[in-house]
Amino acid sequence: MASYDFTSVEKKWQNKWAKDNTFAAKQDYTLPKFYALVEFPYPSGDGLHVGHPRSYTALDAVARKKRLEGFNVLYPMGWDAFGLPTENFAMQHHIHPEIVTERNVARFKSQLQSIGLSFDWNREVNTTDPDYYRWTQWIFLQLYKHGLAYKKEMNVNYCTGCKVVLANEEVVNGFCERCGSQVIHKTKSQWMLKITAYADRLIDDLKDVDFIERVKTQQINWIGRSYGAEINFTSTQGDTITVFTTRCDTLFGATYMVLSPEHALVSQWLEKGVLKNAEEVREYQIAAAKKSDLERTELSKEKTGVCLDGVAAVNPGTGKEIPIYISDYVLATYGTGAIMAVPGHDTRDWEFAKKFGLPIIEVVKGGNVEEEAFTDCETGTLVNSGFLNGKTVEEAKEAMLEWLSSEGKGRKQVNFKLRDWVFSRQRYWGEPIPMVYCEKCGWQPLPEEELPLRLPEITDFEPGEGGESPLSRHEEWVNTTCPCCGGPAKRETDTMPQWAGSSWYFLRYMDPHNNEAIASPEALAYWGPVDWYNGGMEHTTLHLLYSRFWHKFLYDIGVVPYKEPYKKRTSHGMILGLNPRSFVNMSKEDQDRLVAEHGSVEAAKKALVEKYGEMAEHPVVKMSKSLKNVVNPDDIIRDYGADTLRLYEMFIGDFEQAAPWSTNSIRGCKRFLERIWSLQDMLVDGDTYRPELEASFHRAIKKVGSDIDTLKANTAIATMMALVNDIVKTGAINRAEYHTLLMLLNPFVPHITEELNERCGLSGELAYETWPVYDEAKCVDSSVEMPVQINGKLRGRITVPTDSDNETVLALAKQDEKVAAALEGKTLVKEIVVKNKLVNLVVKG
RNA sequence: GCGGAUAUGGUGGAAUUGGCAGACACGUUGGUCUUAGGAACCAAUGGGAAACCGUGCAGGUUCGAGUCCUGUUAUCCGCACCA
Repeated sequence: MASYDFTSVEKKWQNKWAKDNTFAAKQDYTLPKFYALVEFPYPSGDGLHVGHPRSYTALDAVARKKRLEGFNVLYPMGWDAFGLPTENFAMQHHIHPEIVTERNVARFKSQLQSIGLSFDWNREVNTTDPDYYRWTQWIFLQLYKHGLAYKKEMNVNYCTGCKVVLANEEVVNGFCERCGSQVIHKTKSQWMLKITAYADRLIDDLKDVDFIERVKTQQINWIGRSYGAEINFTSTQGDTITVFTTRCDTLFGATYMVLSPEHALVSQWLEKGVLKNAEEVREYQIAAAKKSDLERTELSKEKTGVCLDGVAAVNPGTGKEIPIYISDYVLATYGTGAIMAVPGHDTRDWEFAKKFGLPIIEVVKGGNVEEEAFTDCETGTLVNSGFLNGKTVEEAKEAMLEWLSSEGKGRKQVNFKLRDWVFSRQRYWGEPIPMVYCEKCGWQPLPEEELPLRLPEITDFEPGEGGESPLSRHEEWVNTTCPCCGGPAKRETDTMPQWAGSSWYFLRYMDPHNNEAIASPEALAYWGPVDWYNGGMEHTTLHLLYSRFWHKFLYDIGVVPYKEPYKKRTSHGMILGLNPRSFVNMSKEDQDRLVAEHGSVEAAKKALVEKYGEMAEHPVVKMSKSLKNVVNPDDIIRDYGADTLRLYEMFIGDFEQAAPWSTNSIRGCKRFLERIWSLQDMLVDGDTYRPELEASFHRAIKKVGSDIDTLKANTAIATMMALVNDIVKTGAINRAEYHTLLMLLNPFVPHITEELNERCGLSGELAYETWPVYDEAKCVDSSVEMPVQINGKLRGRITVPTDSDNETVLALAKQDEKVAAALEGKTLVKEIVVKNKLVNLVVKG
């Protein structure tokens, strides 16, 4: 037997697959189809990370198995290549982003190919390719034409690090999702996409798709739908102040109002001079505007506010006058930017009322409003509320809504946390927004025939001082003619965010070279929707939400024939690395040195925490360049081979959970493959499974098949390891057995299995074979070993023919030496037999 | 604060629907082979001398609980003044 030279074996098969187009999706639309999708990567300068292959290999196994089961499989790959890191790199090194992108893509591609993933490379897409972004721009124009894209002066999130505007989804706790810099507010004129118009459907249609629960709940929470009412209060100045509330039943308990500091009425009153404490109010407004999101949350514990002196409101329920405050705990961007405060039944209002000495009225009985706000909607009964008295909260809400609408004082209303999508970025490396501004005609869309609107060739990518796009400096590009009147006009200089190109890329794979449309109607109808989409949880409220929104829009305008883009969505856990700053991961010498230095292990650990922060307490952390714990898949492929890398990534643990990388454990996978390789020495003739292995094989086929379908590759592999252990014990493997074993392994380790299959002449190429079938009836052995328990404690074991009746089993059980001894002198109370599983005898005395 | 998830040997992790806890690996120990290092292979490996005890902790249901119920703790994730 030749030794297992994985490098040449893997190269050989990769070349053959490329040459034969083995994994190309077929153009035949009559075949049953399966579309497997993984998120296309951002081709960063760092190259592939060991995290990438985890997701890619898992779906590769699914795709390979589906092909073997006769499906026409589409498993494509491409590049989400617009984005800031490339642009920043280009700026630092004075290389055009296009060249940087090209280089990074080439590197990523060769890395991916060295893993032996069965992508259909004929369908590769790249979001920075003008033939691609032409259609991204086209979709934008359709959005514009349908009133879903608009330009608006907005208070936006601005990243101080990236010098760019961010979408709400890109801000995490007041910091930039990408670079971690602080986010501040700026007023800017921005293109916006009306994702809010789809808020209801983005929630409701989740019931028709098979997404893992946490993805669904995260999307639902992000969209944040709440049902309630808008109620009109009147001010002593005669204005109408509309509030949104989910608890209209508590109207009689509203003892004051709060407006957000940015509320339009506040400025109006200031201008009219009706406020006696105008100075104080202005100061509060300025202070609130200055606060970043971060400060606003940090300071959330202690409530602040100013009472508007000179104006009051009338509670439409009680008819009583109540004071109006401004406070930054009321958000300008949610609801109407104004609330009725019901301190008895809202925790925030209660805190505010306590601080400012405002009256607290109980209108729902059931708690003690002097102690804390009573917010329970299930148990209380309305009191002090006129016509609502005696009703439950639910009944009171209904009655109040009826009363409000009949009196014209309010109406039912649904509100969302979701905001429209800020779609402009002041950067070069993105799709130009195909809009033109004309003094006479206003904003005009570029005619579709003029797409793609290409990026101009420039060399200065730095964003402008005032946060304007670098494109704005290039007059020859900016100055154009108005598509409407033909007069002089200027192009929009902002570009689209990175999420634009990825919002529809899965459609382009269906027909990537189409020059007439994003894809042909036939291709869209046949391939879509994506049958299985796997990707990171970090994209749940970004890419996943955005692409569902675009897709629904494309459905509405008749471009795609189905409402949801993805039938099924799963998510992989991260691959973590060892934390070199954690005490337990340090070398013995370093540990000893630290202990000597600080006196004890505890003190040494404490010192590490002081030095590096809490992170030092975690033995496993995200891989990062600064910690130097990043594992490069190239090294693993060089030292162990692609099949070992694939197998290890699948064996590492539950696919959905984060898992620490362990270079030790990878050897076990290598060993297993060596074992598979050396099985060829035991090869004997035989075209059926030998009787002693028959049940093991049928069970393995069943288990491996279902495990691939449910992403439980770790147990599939364990099953095959156990099967190999069983085979080795017999000292031989016959041709039928070897063939089945190689088939089962093929989706995980395609190179070594093809090679062995060829060397032993077992069949033609495995890639064109049929997935093995099992027979349920043959999954069971002829006899089973059953444990015998007495009072639930294991006392003996018996071997009986499978499916023996209870009498036989009990008789045998009682004959067992240990069991008989344990029964001695006791009274048998109950006998329990679980067929083929266990015997339990309950005794007394 | 609210919501969700998780907790099993020295480690990663298994365990149909309540039915032999620790599959499969890693590591460790011993052995074989080797000039050596390594690799490979074989054996043992939850704790305990044993009776027994063992799935974060405390209860409960059951003939039987890692699994179900009640309470509790820790960790992780999401949301976070959303009226």
